[in-house]
Amino acid sequence: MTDHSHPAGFCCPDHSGAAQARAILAQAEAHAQAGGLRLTPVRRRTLEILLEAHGALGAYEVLERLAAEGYGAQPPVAYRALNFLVEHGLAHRVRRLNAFTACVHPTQEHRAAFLICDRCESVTEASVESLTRAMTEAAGAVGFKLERSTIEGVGLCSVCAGEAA
Amino acid sequence: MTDHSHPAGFCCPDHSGAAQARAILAQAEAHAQAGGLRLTPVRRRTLEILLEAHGALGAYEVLERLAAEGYGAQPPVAYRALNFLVEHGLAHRVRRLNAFTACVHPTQEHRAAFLICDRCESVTEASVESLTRAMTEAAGAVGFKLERSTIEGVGLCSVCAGEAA
DNA sequence: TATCTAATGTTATATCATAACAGTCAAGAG
DNA sequence: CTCTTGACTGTTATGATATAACATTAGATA
Repeated sequence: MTDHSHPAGFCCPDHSGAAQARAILAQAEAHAQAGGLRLTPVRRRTLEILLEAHGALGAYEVLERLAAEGYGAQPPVAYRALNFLVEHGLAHRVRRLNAFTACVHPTQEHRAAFLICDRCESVTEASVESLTRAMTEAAGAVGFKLERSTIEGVGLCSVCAGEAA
Repeated sequence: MTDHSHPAGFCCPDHSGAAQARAILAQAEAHAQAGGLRLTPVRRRTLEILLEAHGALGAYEVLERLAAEGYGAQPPVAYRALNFLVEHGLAHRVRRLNAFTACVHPTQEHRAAFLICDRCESVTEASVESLTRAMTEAAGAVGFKLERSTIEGVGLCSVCAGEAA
């Protein structure tokens, strides 16, 4: 699953490129430092692995890579690191894919939405303050106190839409 | 999991009451008839089971009930019926809970959003045409052709919010 | 009736996730 | 400096969710 190679090359512009990845990692580190978080080797490496991937990775895919590099080889190793990253806003969980992806702007508080390509499985993070605001209001109207939300869209990314046409 | 009893009684007004359930089932049947769908005994009973439940049910919970009534006792029996209902708009899948819930207005084409209570696990279906329209537009702006979307909010339902206060 | 297709059922297995506990290590208290 | 403490990492084991593949049955129809 989640091979994610794509005939046309990058389909996930935000994550692509080692330079981008380094920049995001640096931001994440600064963010951790500032917040007193311990970005330990496994956690840091897990974040790097997510950044190196185009698209989202399943926990067991992350685990495979960690294990190959001498970290623990059992599921909790990956899940703990991933959950840590998600809790602290350095990564996101993509529920529809049972997968995880690095956050592209880890310093800002934000709610994320994802656009998932049905064809190449690319995952694009979109910022959707206005959507979540609207949702918070709509929920409030029926007395529901919204705390978190999952917004995931499925369809065709620009590359695949072009090819399909 | 998903005990869903609630100290204050109903927390999922749309599904509550046998009369409501019957009405929705009737709508679903009419919808199936009109669309040439085969609402077979397992499928029909699966829908009833979802309607009888307050909140969402996991596939294995549905399976348990089906098996107890003489239907097949293996996972595919439940998954097939549930997937059929979801595909034809008679039920929805709630990803965050790995669960399914009957659609409360099966006749209309619609995109649904769910408000999931963290405390009592109630699931309320909300209609969110404006949200999905906004999302379709936002996606379109980056060249993404949106086909389906999952919108799920987590927080406190009105009953639980009141109690927590 | 013979045939075809959709639906149901079964076995087996894949995939995703966590509980529970043991060992490790760094930072602060004495 | 050493001991305690708490957070982190690691392991074993198991639970929970989901599907592939194939056999069987039931309805429609030629």
